Amino acid sequence: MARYRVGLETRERILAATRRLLSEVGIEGVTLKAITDQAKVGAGSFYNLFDSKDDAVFEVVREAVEAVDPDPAGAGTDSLEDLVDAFVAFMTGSSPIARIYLQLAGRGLTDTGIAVRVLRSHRRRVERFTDAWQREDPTLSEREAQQRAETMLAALTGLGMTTLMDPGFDMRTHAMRLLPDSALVRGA
Amino acid sequence: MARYRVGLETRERILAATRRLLSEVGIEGVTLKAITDQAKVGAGSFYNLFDSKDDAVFEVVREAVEAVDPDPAGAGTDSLEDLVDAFVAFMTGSSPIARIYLQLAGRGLTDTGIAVRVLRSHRRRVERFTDAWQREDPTLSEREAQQRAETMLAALTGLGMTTLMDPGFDMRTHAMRLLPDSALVRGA
DNA sequence: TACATATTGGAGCGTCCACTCCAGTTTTGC
DNA sequence: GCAAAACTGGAGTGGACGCTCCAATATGTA
Repeated sequence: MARYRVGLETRERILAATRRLLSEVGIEGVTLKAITDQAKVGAGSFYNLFDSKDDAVFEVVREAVEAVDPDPAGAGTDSLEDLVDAFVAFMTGSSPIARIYLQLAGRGLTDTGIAVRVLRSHRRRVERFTDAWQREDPTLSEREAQQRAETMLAALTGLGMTTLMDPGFDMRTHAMRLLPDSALVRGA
Repeated sequence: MARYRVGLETRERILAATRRLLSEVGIEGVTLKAITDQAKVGAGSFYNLFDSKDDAVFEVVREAVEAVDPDPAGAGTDSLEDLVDAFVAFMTGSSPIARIYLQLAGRGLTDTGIAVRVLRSHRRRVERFTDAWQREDPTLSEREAQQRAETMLAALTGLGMTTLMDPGFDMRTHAMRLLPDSALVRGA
């Protein structure tokens, strides 16, 4: 889309504005007008660079979600605890993008296009957790490790929802109970 | 609101229409016009009986969610397995209201009014699960049982989201792993 | 420099939607 | 049977919002 330098810069300004709005007023507050006002750009410029409003929103959320990974390089050195810790930090941290992420997932329940994107990032995460499980306990079968990873992530997601709705909820304690040391997600 | 017989009947027609629409076209498809058309009622009649569109939607979802309970009387005879089973059935069953429920929860992440309603029903459910845990293992402290209940529900919610987005996902198997026989949610 | 192409702002279009208003009708209690 | 109050339909209001269109301008290339 953007081919000239100015275009690329405008694109960045738009993404920054979207990011800021998502954080400050939530997903409902992100209207096209809000974005273009914040970015000091006309609607025409916006559509010269993005196909739709959601395009910009997805881009911002995708970046934020990827940043959750404590080991983006995927070097395979992060422990289960690291992963859980990073997830908890994401949910309880100051960035309100966590809310947005779960809300998008909620929308994915009826919008197939969104579901595909959410599932894709979910699967990536399951892989990371599966690897960590096997590193923790090399005797685990691939299948078993994957089931534990899936269950663990599900629990983390559910705990995340509760903590986002109920600020008094102690997510970290509950989440730590999921670690193998606590014998919580160990299989049959 | 409704004081006369006709009013109560109209109210029921409106709720039935809303229920049907939620099932057939999802939460986005439920517009006031859709409801009033389906119920064969004027907008004025609607607002004579409900304060807002969301009022009717909440009422329908609340009824559906309460119906999940295998033992509505709360006689305290349902086992953990019964509860988990009922939850899985709700999520994987034919009623699309499960989607709506999770979507509303998603909205609750930014809408305080919704969060309050969602948390209220969440807490009720945690109580039921806590009781069941204590029935299963009477040596459990209240606190421990409650933590296990919270974790279990979180995992079920997360698994529910995955299964709603990915029809190929085997929720039942994963959910059953959470039962004490499978040593999954047992504490430290 | 000259030209093709990218970029720009923003007025305005089309649509959708929750909700109000109200005059007329029906129901109910007495 | 009568009055008060509830109920009714639906036209109309006000506003939000995503996106298009386009003339004017800036940018990069040869």
